Amino acid sequence: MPESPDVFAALSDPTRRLLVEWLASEESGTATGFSARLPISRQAVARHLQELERAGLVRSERAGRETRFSLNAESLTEAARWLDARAEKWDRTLGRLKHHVESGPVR
Amino acid sequence: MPESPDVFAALSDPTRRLLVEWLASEESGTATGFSARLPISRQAVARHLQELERAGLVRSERAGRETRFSLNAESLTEAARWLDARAEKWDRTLGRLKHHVESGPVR
DNA sequence: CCAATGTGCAACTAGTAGCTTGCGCTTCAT
DNA sequence: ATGAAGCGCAAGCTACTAGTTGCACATTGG
Repeated sequence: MPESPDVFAALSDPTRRLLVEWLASEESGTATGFSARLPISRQAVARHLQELERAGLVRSERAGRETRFSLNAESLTEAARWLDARAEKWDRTLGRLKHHVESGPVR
Repeated sequence: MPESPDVFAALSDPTRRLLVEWLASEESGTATGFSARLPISRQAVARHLQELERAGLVRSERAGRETRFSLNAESLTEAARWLDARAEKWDRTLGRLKHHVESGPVR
């Protein structure tokens, strides 16, 4: 069971979320390319992409003189499952509570 | 259409994720109660709970002299959907790409 | 009534996150 | 072969974050 680590930390930054959005619809991109549409420097974008990669949200592949980044959709769904599992657990907790109320106090 | 905001920022902290875990299985709790099982002060926990509430992950209700916090499961599933939507978009992007490869270059 | 419990507000500190600029190394194209 | 394009590494700055302590205010129980 791969405990979902700092995927959330990686997604906590608005710029990185935007990069994820772009990577979801453009299939691949470079740090320089993205920085052209952003008000920040190339290095800043490169660091963001690096962190997204550390979190497993993105993969990088060197192609000649450029480094192309692409989204890793699996890690997204994995994080989604992490959230869903907690929501489900909460529902079970509520259900157990209701059961106690209906059938009397604890054993 | 509540665009999922800084839910991820709220979940980026390990302590807050732990609080979410606890709140998922214990149905409600107080800052003082949680701080007893943590190596940090009550105020630190209170601030964490406050931030979880700001993100909509938790609700608070004053009961006498204590403030009880409970999980808001909806915001969890909402964040999960945000992630799933991006993963899905990525799959569509790949599908479109494959179609181009199979049926020749762009118009 | 008074002590204990629980809370919130505020000031302060240490560490980290996000940027920037500057530099040097590859890779491509003319 | 030389200039341009793209990249990574590193130093430095600023701002925010998680943590602390101290204090004052509400609520409960003997």
